[in-house]
Amino acid sequence: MTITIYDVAREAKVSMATVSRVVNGNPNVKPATRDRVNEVIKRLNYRPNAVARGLASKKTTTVGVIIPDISNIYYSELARGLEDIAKMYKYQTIISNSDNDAAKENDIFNNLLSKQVDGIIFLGGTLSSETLQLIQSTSVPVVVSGTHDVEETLPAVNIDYKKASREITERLLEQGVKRFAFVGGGYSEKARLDVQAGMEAVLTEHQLHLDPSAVYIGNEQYLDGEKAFHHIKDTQPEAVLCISDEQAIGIVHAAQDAGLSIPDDLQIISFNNTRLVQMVRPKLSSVMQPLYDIGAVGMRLLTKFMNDEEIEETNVVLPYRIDYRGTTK
Amino acid sequence: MTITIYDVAREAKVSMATVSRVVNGNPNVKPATRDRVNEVIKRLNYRPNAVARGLASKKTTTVGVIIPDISNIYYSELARGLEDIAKMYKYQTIISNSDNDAAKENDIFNNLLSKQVDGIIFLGGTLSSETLQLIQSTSVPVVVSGTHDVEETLPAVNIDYKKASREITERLLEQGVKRFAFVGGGYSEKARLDVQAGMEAVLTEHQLHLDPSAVYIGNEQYLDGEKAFHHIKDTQPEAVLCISDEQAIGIVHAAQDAGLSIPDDLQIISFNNTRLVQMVRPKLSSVMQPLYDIGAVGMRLLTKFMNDEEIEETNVVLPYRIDYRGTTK
DNA sequence: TTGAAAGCGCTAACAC
DNA sequence: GTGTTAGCGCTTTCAA
Repeated sequence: MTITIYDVAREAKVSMATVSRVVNGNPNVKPATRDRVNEVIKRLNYRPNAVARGLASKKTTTVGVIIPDISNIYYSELARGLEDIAKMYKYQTIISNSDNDAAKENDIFNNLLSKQVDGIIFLGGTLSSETLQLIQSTSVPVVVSGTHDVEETLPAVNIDYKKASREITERLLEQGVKRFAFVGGGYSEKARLDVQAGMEAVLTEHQLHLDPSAVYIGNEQYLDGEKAFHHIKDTQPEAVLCISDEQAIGIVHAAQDAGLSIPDDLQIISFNNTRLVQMVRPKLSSVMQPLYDIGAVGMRLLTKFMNDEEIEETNVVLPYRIDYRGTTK
Repeated sequence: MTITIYDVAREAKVSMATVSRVVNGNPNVKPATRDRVNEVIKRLNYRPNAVARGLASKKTTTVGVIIPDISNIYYSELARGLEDIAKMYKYQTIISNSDNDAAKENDIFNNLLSKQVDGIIFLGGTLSSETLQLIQSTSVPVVVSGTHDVEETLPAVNIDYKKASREITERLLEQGVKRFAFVGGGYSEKARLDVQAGMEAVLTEHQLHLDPSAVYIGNEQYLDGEKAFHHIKDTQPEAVLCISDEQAIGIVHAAQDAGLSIPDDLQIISFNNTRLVQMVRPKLSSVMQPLYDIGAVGMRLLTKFMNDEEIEETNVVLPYRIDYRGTTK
């Protein structure tokens, strides 16, 4: 019932091989026969079976995507960039949510390998040593976007969080800020560590330090931002660096509800650069990282691995910009 | 190098058929041989090739997802619900962005069919007659979540937008509102038509009507909300119904910037129920539709089709709730 | 309870 | 340029 390459061959009075050639754009086919085959393909409404092709050719033109949570606006933006490039290179993407759970991640990896994906792109989470070992034991290329594996051994694309954090801290210091706070947590552990490290390094250089009570690690959500504010407020911070935009907005509102004026009493800056930054008043100052591009460049890097192209740099660092908007002076 | 079912069979001194049986949990295997095979599987680190299995069994345990834009928070929430249920039923999801473009949709459908997906779930967009025809010509089940096809012939899960719209309009009328505005646009045409129809029906019943200049159709974004406000403001609306949360927030801010007080001078209510509603001040009044569930129930419905389960209702209408928060009186 | 054997629909040598 | 022929790794009758 479903029509196969064999039906087309018979109808066009050629061999399967020839049909395969025209379907795959192989130039070694006489134009006349090519036309004839194409005519039959159209008439019979022939659609090549990608599964059979995958089995025979050992290529599935499918890549796996492991994402902590697609409903998180930060990750869905990465996913969008990545999918656009995948489509451009004729790949389909199988997307799975890991919830930052090592066991789930490992399951997903196994499923993806069993599906014979041509490559895998990892958007953040734990990347346990078990999973890492699994990766090492296969020949399927893996690229990491927007995060790092702990040992920084996998190809990755990122921005330089530490540098951004240093830059911000220095500017704040110049303005006379003395008491800092830091709010992190959620999926992006790499970002959290780098941002905090960058800030602490600069503070140390200025004979200052970060009060441990001014550090809050929670999740990435709005309501958690409100919690964060109440956690840090007793240290009377003058400025808070916050990874997540949602959390930062929660802090803004909690601070305002507590009678503080933003940015006069408290300055806030976030790092995730989602569309949310412009949707609060005052508008949120933030590090503008190129989310879409981080996903897109990651996928492009992966295509290079999959097609054995030459690769100049496996650790891509993308530029960022810092936008000082309404929540900073 | 890659180890196959044949290697396991040889090593366990059984036939491929028996290995296949234990891998697939077929009960007709003597426990002793089952254990022996399992031991070899573990020792050899055998991972079944899903592509080969798909070719032989004509089932891929893969479903296709067509989504307008995964970076849109409304759709990514649907996608999350859907993926969770898919995983629960052991399906993988191939996700593709259509950008609401009929040609892209058609391409995606064809790619999905060529990959031999077991089912397809459609989250919104155009669903052109060409694509619809394609669907009709295959036996692959298709379910629509969060929207409808124009002819309402496909299985779908939704909320009753028209009813919600009527309810809101009636309440606003009771409060004495006379001048209404409507802002829609973007991907969810079905919602737009229903909401507008519901409002206009109630207005007509009350010998009122919607000023055509008080209707703005744009896209779903924040900045477009600001545009929307300036488009409708001359009609001096007292209340605006707006599909998209982002757009609604844009209207709130534009109105405030124009010196209006929300909700005293202008009431605003939106329909998409993303997490954004709580991130503005005043908080956005909105229709709470169960986004996650709309995706999840859609996928559950699809699994029923794929497994030939009995289906009571192919047109599922989920409940909603209306939360009157700060942007309405 | 187990095995033999025939495909599933295609690609990729290799021959002509 | 084109055809023949092995597989790819698995499921699934059908026998035994």
